[in-house]
Amino acid sequence: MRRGAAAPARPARGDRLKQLRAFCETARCGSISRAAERLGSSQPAVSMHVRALEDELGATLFDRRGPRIALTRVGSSLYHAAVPVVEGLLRLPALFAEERDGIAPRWLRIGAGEISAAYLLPGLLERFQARHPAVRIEVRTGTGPERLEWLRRFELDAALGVVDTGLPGIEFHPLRTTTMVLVTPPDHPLAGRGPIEPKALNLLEFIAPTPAQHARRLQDTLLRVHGVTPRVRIEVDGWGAILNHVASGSGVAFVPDIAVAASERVATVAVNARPVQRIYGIAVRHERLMSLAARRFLESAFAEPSGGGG
Amino acid sequence: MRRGAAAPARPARGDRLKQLRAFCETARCGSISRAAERLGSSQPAVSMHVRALEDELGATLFDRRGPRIALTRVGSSLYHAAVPVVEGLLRLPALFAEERDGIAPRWLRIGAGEISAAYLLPGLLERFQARHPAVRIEVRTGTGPERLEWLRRFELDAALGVVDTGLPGIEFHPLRTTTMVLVTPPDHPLAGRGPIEPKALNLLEFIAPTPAQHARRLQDTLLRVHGVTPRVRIEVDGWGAILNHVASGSGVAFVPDIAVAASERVATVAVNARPVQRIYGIAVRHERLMSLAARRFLESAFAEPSGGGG
DNA sequence: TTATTCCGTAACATGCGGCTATCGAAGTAT
DNA sequence: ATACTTCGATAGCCGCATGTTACGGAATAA
Repeated sequence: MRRGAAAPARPARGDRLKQLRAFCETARCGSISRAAERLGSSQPAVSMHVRALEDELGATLFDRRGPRIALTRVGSSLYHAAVPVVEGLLRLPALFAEERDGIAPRWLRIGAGEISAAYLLPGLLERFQARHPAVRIEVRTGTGPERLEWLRRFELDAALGVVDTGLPGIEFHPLRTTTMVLVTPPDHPLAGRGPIEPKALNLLEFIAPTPAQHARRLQDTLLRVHGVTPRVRIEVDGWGAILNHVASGSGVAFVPDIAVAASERVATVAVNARPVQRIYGIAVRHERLMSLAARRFLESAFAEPSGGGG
Repeated sequence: MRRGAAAPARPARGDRLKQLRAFCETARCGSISRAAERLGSSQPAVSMHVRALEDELGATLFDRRGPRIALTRVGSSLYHAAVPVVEGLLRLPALFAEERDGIAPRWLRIGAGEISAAYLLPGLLERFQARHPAVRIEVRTGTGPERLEWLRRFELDAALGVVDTGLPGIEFHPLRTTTMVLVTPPDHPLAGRGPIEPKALNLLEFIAPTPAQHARRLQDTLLRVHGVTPRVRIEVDGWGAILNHVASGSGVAFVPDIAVAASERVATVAVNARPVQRIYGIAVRHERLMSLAARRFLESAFAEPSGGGG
């Protein structure tokens, strides 16, 4: 990806870790000399490191007027971005040792979508926490492709949702199947009626996810097979938002059954068509590249709930 | 002389970023030569970088027998720990530019405890997402002190919960007050009865958090003021677990009212004592060190729900 | 004004990092 | 079975980047 920066940005000179350490320490101390002292280095060295960063980024990081130098607004931005990275790099041997020696993982980083975060995750985490009370949990929400990318990049231990792409290096463990059901406002003429024919869908106004969503493309494809070209009145992402629109009478929608189970603000209507099913599950990396946390998470997800039968 | 397996010798030699890049690339390629090629470097350079890491960590990272070198189990551990850090460091200029130029933040990283994650967070995130649909959200759960430490270390934008310690550099914005209420099993003799005297609590068996929890220490202190020394039968962390134990008849407990609002599996009993209140809110860093995401999160949390009049 | 503090610049030294060349080992093909 | 190819480790050399000491200029405090 090309960078269209306005400032003269050099392509990374020297040891960025040392530069960033110098920068962060200076920001904390409010003084280059103090920072140099604390880093066990000389003052010009730190000065040059900070300068190197400023040259590289094409921005002034410190306001050097006054007795104590202070972060500029840009400097503050860099500080935000840099601190976790630098700390991570410095703590890496410790992290490594933990991951190597530890029988139990310390962190579980899960990616989830809206549905899986709301309806799948609570149960899964409850079971996981029961087995591993000390493990800290991090949940990151994003689209399906994003979650897979994060998984691939080792930013997640496991990704939840409809993520069964046959990508190499990724394993998918199905959890449950959901069916897309037609929901209408409670006072809709179709509400409570028996199965309707697909062609009847042509008469309805739909609320649907944006075309960027996989669910939307799936829905369009399936409806086209039945000769239905749905009229979409509102495009909005988020099943909760869609359900709200339906409940308020703006139209009908196809949503995963799991999302309407508890809701009584909408009515479901059966359709005489091949059911559209989506398989929710857990995606993890293969083999060696699967983290310890991911392994334990899978175990807890698929283990018998203790004392369970058959 | 062949080097041994365990020798955590040198405390970080040379440019760790380059070493780790070499290591990661080699792990991906399964070949030092390929990695060197892709890194625009020479084969011996990569070889020495990997070697430097192995010396530093005192462990063999690659199994060099065979046509393709493969990660050892220890190497795999390092890979897990290293990839996010290295990628983070390489992407840092981009992250920085985003944070600097962007009007809208890209990420919101929230720390939460059990209660705040379950009862406060959904509403807050709903409002936040309504204003900032494109922002990705990350939730990290941990104890109160942990969350504050993460906040201080820039690993979080904001921390939720009872985190009003007067720490310097941390701002607390109260959201709502909760009262600790006494809950009993539905069929308990006290269930549905009027206010009871504190001394009556001496007769009860309690379910309580472990002494490591702030809530437990608070509860003990407050009860002692009333001359009550509660008999704790079960110590378990997690309000959900506590409520389950109460519901199943194992004893009574003090829990935040917010946690029992929806539950009908337990009964609440009034106590003639000074109410024990806990203030839930949002903690963020001060001023400059407050991230853009945190600012927006605060705005959405405290703004009038649209159409509001001042 | 003087003294002190603090950051930037200059010049120098040194040691680390990278390259080329070469060797040894392992696998493969004839 | 032997020779060829591939790949990784080692050695030695060179260059430059990095850190040091020394010094200058600016700003503040007394």
